[in-house]
Amino acid sequence: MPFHPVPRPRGPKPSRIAASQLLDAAQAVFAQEGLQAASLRAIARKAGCDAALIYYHFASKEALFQAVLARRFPAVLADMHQLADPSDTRPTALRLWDVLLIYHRHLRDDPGIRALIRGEIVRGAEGLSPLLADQIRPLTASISAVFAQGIARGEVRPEVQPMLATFFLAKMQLEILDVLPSVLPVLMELPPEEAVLTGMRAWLDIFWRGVALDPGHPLPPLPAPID
Amino acid sequence: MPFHPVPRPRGPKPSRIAASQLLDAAQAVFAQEGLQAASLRAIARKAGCDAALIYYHFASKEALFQAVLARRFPAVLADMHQLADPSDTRPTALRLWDVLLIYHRHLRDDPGIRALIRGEIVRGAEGLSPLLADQIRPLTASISAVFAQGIARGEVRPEVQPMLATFFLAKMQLEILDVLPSVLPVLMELPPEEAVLTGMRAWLDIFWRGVALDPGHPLPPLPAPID
DNA sequence: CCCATTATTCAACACCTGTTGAAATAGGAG
DNA sequence: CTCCTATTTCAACAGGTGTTGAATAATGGG
Repeated sequence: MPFHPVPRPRGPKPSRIAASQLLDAAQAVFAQEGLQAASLRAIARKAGCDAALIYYHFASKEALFQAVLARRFPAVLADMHQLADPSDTRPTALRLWDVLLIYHRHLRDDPGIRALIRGEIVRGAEGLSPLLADQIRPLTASISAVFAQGIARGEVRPEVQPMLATFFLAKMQLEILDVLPSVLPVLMELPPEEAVLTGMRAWLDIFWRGVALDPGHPLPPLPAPID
Repeated sequence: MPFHPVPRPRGPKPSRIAASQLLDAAQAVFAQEGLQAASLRAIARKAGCDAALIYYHFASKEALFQAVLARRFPAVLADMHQLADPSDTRPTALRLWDVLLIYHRHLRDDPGIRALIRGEIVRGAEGLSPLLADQIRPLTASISAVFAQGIARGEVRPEVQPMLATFFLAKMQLEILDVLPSVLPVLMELPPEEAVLTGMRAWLDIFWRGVALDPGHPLPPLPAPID
């Protein structure tokens, strides 16, 4: 080492990195790796900056994760809240299909947020739970409302407990989004593109017969997702 | 690397810490923490030895994990295989309830093996998959056979695809075992002890109506688990 | 033009991880 | 008793993690 290690410029690079760009990178890495496996250095690499910069914008890795979710959750929540509007008089089966479609639209490409909703996070990092539980609660409350309305309208069996039915419907949709793309093409001969939709249709077919007051009544046609 | 199981022909001594004790400790820690989060030092601490000793009996952390599973899986497999015996003429609904009971009996207290069956591991550590996939396949094959027999006996709707039905039934049971003990007592007012059983009954109630050829026919009484 | 603020980086800390090679310990064989 | 070999530990490595404090460059206001 005959040369003095010349320190590279420390100041801001010509291209400034906004907090939103950090959130983009963080979202991508969190989505792929999950909360625990994602490293701040990987996020920084993707954003094109040093890991320390994250601490200028966010208090901690956890705070960064919360910020990512705070950006995503409202859209899901809004869709689900609108779906639960009691003035929606479409058949309950169709509204439950919409529940699956909303999950599909917002969570299809984001394992990180799926893991969160699934509740893994609540187990792993207790610090996260209170704030995030408050974000998840309205989501399940909306779905639960659809079941309650279905019972009131005489379409759903009154013995069905909305809370448990919500749990079953939503949890399975998360599993479908998570593993069916890789599992179904092996089990049956299906292109991975159709695996999720095929699974969703089969699931609602079974689930709706399970909760409907009149299971003989056929399912209405289920529209494909639009996006 | 040397791992001679039981035959120590004229071995030097009964070792203070046998491989089985390491497996016990590893099983406990893996069960609580999962494969990735469990550390070899934690396992060694529980076994009362140094982490390096693990490498005398097992080639790697992964090999240790595989050894733990190789000890557990056969029992589950045997129960499920016996259940799928075509000479079992009990009502299909009751046999499906037995599927849930088998999962309950063997996996209730072991999140680690649940995570494995769920397929997380296959995603995370590719090295594990081939050997373990071969252990999981007969499990799902047995359940699938029960559905196929149910269709042949005119108890299950012929449109039901045994593979997908197996996926739905088993995946949900894993979710029930995983999260209902902590979630259900909050949602409804239930002691955590009854949460799992309540969830299982509600699940089979919905699921069986969903797949049964005659959904009006009531479920047979579902016996509580014995152990 | 200077100066304070903001944005960014560097280097390091303290800790944890799976893994390994060498050294110590023991118990039985000769 | 001595030696041999199976067991067990110690210490360290190389790499990873989240996090922090100080240093630095660019920017915009006075």
